[in-house]
Amino acid sequence: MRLYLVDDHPVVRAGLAALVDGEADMEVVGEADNADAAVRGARETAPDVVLMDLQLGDGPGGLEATAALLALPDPPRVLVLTTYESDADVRRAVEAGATGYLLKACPPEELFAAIRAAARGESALSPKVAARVMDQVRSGRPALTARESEILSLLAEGLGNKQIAQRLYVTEATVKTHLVHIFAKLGVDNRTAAVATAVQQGLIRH
Amino acid sequence: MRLYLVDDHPVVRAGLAALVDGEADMEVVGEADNADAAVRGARETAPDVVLMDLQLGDGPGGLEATAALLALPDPPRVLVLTTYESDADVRRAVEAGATGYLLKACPPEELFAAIRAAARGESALSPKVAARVMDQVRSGRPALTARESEILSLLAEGLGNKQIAQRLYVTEATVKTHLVHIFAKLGVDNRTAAVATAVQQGLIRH
DNA sequence: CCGCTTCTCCACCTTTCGATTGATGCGCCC
DNA sequence: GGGCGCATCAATCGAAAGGTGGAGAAGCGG
Repeated sequence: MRLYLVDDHPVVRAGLAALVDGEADMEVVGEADNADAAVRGARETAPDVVLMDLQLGDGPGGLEATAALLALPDPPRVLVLTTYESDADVRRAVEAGATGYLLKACPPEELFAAIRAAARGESALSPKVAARVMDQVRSGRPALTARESEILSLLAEGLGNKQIAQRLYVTEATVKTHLVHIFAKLGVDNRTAAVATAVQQGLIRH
Repeated sequence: MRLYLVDDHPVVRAGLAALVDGEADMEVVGEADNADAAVRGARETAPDVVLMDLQLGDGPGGLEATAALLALPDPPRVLVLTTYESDADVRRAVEAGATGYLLKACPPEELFAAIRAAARGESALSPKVAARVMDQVRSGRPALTARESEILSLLAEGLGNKQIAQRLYVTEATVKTHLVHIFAKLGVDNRTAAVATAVQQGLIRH
């Protein structure tokens, strides 16, 4: 099973390589610390599975890299391996075509199992991640609409209602209505709390 | 040079061990994935340097572990090795007695150099971290006072002025005064923006 | 086709926030 | 002991923010 590592931390790449080294059926055929090098390297080495970090320092991130990899002829499986269990990240990763989503904190056995599953094309989620996703679904908190997310982002930049309205070419009254809905969905009653829980739940970029 | 690794990510521990393995003058004498085990292990193995992650999953974090280690008889040097360059984290780590502060993203040579420096008792900062600290100092943005930080935390929970006042047993007028100061120091002009930049700059726990 | 839901939009009214100005007490340091 | 920074409180006033109610357009299933 041919693996390709993409992570901007040398330490993590070394760790993955060292762990994989102990598994008879796995082999690291290359590594990269950025998106561009990853795509080039994967095209040349034709790995079965790419272990992809989402945070790649400068330039395009892991999501873009994932999308680019899957656009290759005979694309590899991409297993996202990252530090945080942000809901938004998971969703985006899945949308980008990732086969699985693992946390770096997971024990090695789990990692190996996920790699083997990914190689077979099966999707693999960290138990913690899976639990989180289930939680979110079960909690009955409806997902934010596109417009609401948009407004939440601007909110998280500290903009006022008037400024948000201008950015979106709508009236301030409209923004307020959206805010009321956002508050209800997040279970809060003011904009500051909304930003707080949004950050906490990984609903927004920061 | 005897090293002890403290990190809740097996991958990172394996990576550090693998990297250190290539250096003739270094040797990993133990690892731990939590604060308690770290203190016990360090007492038994008497390492020269402890590589300490700040995020340790459940229980006490790396700061507490650092403080505990330095309270031992004949304490090791503690080199904090973490993912993010949060201003608050750096300050707290230094206050806790850490000898150095490195980012996991740093290249191996830098890591080795920092370890050797730490073993000699010299302090070592990642260039990125150092630059950031300098930036903050140079920017002329005064640090928040204890009271202001306290209020900022409550602000970040989404509390209103009245609620903050009740929690702190002061008048709403007092809270407002503090808020004015906080806004000025953070360079913003409303509470939501304050929370946003606080999160961004790692001024608060979340 | 018609009701139903969802997203979008808007106006009115009350509460809260933020800016301003000013004042007091306390600890600290040269 | 006279500054100096910090924390505390107060009054006022305009500007935001939040609550409530309503309405039009689009999509969907019966």
